[in-house]
Amino acid sequence: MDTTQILKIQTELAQRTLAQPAERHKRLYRFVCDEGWLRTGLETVLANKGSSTSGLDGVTKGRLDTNPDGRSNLVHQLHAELVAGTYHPQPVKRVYIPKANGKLRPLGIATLRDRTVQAAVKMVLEPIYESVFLPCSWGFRPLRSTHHALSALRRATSDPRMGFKWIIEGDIAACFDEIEHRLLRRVLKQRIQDETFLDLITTMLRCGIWEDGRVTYPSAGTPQGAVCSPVLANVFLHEFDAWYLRTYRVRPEWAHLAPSSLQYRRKTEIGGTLMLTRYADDWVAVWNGSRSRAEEIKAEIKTFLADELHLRLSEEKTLITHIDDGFDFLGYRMQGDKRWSDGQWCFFSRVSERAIRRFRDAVKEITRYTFTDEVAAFTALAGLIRGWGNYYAYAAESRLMDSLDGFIYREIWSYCRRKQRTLGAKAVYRMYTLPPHLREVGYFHLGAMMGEQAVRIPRLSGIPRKALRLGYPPHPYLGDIHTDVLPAPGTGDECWWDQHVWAGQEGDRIGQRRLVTAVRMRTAVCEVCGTQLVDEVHHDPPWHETHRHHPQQALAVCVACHRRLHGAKR
DNA sequence: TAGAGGTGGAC
RNA sequence: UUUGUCCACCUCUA
Repeated sequence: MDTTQILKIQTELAQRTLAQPAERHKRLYRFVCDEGWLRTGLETVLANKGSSTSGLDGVTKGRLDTNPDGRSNLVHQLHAELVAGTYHPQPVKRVYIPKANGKLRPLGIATLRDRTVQAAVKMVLEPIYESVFLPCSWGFRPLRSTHHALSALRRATSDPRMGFKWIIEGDIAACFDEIEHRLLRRVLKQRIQDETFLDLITTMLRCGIWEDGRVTYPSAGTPQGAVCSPVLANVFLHEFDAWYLRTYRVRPEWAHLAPSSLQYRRKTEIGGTLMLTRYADDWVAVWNGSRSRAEEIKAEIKTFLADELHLRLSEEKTLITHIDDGFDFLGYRMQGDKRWSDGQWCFFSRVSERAIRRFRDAVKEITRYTFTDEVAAFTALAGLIRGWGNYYAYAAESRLMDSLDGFIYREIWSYCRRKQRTLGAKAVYRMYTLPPHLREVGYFHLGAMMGEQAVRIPRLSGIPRKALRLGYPPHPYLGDIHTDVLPAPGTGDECWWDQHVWAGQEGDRIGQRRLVTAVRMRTAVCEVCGTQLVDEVHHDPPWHETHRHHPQQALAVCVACHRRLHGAKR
C-alpha cells in the first residue's frame, strides 16, 4: 500500500490551503474513493480497540479477518459503491455511556465499513483544516494536548505586561448534538467546492440512529463516536475562533496597522485585550479591561453563538470570575499566587477539586471489594496512579501528592486487613510487605508477589513534576515550516500567536517525536536508497550523544538503510 | 534506536 | 462501552 502517495497529497492539500486561502478545494471525492485511502482508513479503524465492537451489521475485526481477503474485499466493495454513488451509510447503534459528571453520553456506533469511509473523509479534511484552524484551538487536533492548551493559557495569564484581570469561563451546551447539518455544510462550503464530497458528509451526518428497533433521522448533531466528528466539530467551532479574531483581536480595518499599535487600538475601541483558549466546546477567555465590559463581551459571545451558529451557552456554567480567585480548566485549577521564593506574583497550575475527588473515588472503588485477588487490584491501582499522576505531573502540587500518597497507603492497608480478617496486623504486614531487595524508591513497600515478580504500586510523589511550558506544535502535515496563519507577529501576548517566537521548553521525547514527524513529512521516501518507505530517522551525530535535534542533520531512512548506516559507523 | 501489542489518564 | 487527539507506562521484536 502506498502511504507515501497519500502523505504527499495531504501535504499538498495543506500547502494549497495556506497559500490560497480564497480558493476552494475541488475534486476531493476521488481521494475518498481511492482504494489506497480506504485501505489506510480501514487499517486505522482496525488498529483501534473499538474494532472489536460491531455496528448494526454485526461485523467486527475478528469476523472480517476470518476471510484472508476480508479487508481487501471490503475496500473493493466500498470503492465500487462510492464510485457508483450507491454507497449509503447504515444507521448507527445508540448506546449511552456514563460521563465523568454522572450524566449519560449518547454514542452512535457505526459499522466498520462506515467507520472506514469516515476515516478516509477525515484524511481529506484534516490536512486542509489544520491549515485553517487558529492557534487558540487545541481540542482534538494532532500534536496538541490538553497540556499544550493549559501551557498557552498559563503563559498568557502570567504576563504582567498584559494585566489580565477577568476570566470568562464558557461552556457550549450539548455542542456535538446541536450542530446543524445545514450550517455545517455552509461552513464547509467556504473551503470546499465538491458537491459529491459534501453530500457524502451530509449523508454520514444524517444517517439514522437505531434505538429500541426504531430509526430516527436527525437534522442536527455530529454522531458522537464517528471518526470524523471531532474534526467536523472543530471546523464548525472554528467560526467562533474566526469571529473572535475579527471582532476582538484584529478588526479588518486594522489590518494595515503595526502590531504595536494594535494593542492601543484594542484598548481604545474595545476596552482591552481578550485572549481566547478553546478546547473543543470548552473555552476560557481572559480579559484585561473592566468588569462591566466583560459582562458585555459575554453577552456578545452568547448572541454570536446563538444567531450565527445556533448554539447555546449554558448559563449556569458560564461564569465571570476575577483572576485572583482562579478558575478550573481541563481538570486543572489555574490560580495566581505569590511565589514562595521571591514573593513575585505568579500563575500556578493545580489539580482541580473535582479531579482530586474523582481520583479518591477511583482508588476507593478498587480497594472496596476484597474478593478480587490482590495482584489484579494492585495492578489496577498501579495503572490508575501512573496514569492520573502522569496527567497531573504539570501541577505545582508536591504537597497534594504526598497527602494523596498517605490516603492511598491507608486504603491499601485497610484493603489488606479486610482481605485477611483472620490474621493479626503483624501477620498481614508481613504478608503484603515486599522483601527488602524488591523494594524500590518511588513505590509503596506494600505490594504482592506474582511468582518471582513483584507487583509494585507507584507513589504519586515519585512521579517527577514537570514545568507547564510547552512549545508550539508544528503543522502536522507540513513539519516545521513557517505557517503564516495570522496577519502579523506582534508584541506582548501577540507573541503567543506568532508560532515562531514562542520559545518553548519541551521534554526530550516530545522533541524527538516532533522531529520524526517533521522529517517524515519532508520526504516520506528513504533519503538513502530513495525507493523504500521511511520508517525511521537517522541522527548524525546520534540522538543520545547530543540530545538536540536539527531536522537538517537528520535523515529519513528505511529500516535496511538505517541498519547499514549504523553498521558502517561501528 | 525503530516498529508491533497492551495498560492507564485528560477532554 | 464507542470515536478522536494527546500524554505516560509496560511487554515483545530487530
